[in-house]
Amino acid sequence: MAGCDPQDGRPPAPGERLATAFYARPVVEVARDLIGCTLVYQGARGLIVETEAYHQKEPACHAFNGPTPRAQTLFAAPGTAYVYFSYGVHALLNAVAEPEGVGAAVLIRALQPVAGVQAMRERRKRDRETELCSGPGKLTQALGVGLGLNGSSLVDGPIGVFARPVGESAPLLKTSTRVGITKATELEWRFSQAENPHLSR
DNA sequence: CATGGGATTGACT
DNA sequence: GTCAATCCCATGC
Repeated sequence: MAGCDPQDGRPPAPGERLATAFYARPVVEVARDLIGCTLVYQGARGLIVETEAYHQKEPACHAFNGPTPRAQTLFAAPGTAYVYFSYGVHALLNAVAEPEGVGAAVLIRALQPVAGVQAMRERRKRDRETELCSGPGKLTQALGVGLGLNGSSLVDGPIGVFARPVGESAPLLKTSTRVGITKATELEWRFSQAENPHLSR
């Protein structure tokens, strides 16, 4: 991860909370580097195993039409949480990337549950661990992340993201095209940890 | 102001 | 494999 911290030239130490500089980079790099990091909210923890990148320059991104009311958060400071409502049913969690003023974010698509699993089961009303966080709508439900967290900070707010844990080896990455979209489907902006059983379908 | 679609999921055939 | 749920918001009149 060389060069990922333009302010002091130092990559995040293992286990340390990711700072603004981590997010203030090209969104595709941020999406790739988030694989293997830990997402934490109110005692629930999970390893990020699947992400997708979105950028205002391509039409699948909500920011493609500029800073409309819905997409406003996408243009906020890097490291801001963008939470929006999808299909009238689900809240989807994104990490805003690139410098402030650029509309770009990483969609968190799947987690491997690490702690607070019992609470996840209760919120999800499901037992199997591989079905707790294996999709963008599932993981927000499992963690209890709602629309009220839109605009909050991942750097010093209630939702935190931490660098790969000490002793955790670099994940084997798989790159593919994004799913569930109708535009710019050719871009290989989806990243996942190969062979992990907690991926979305 | 009215309309239609969507970065999904779970239940069902 | 198919399909409804359900609501914000972008778009168009």
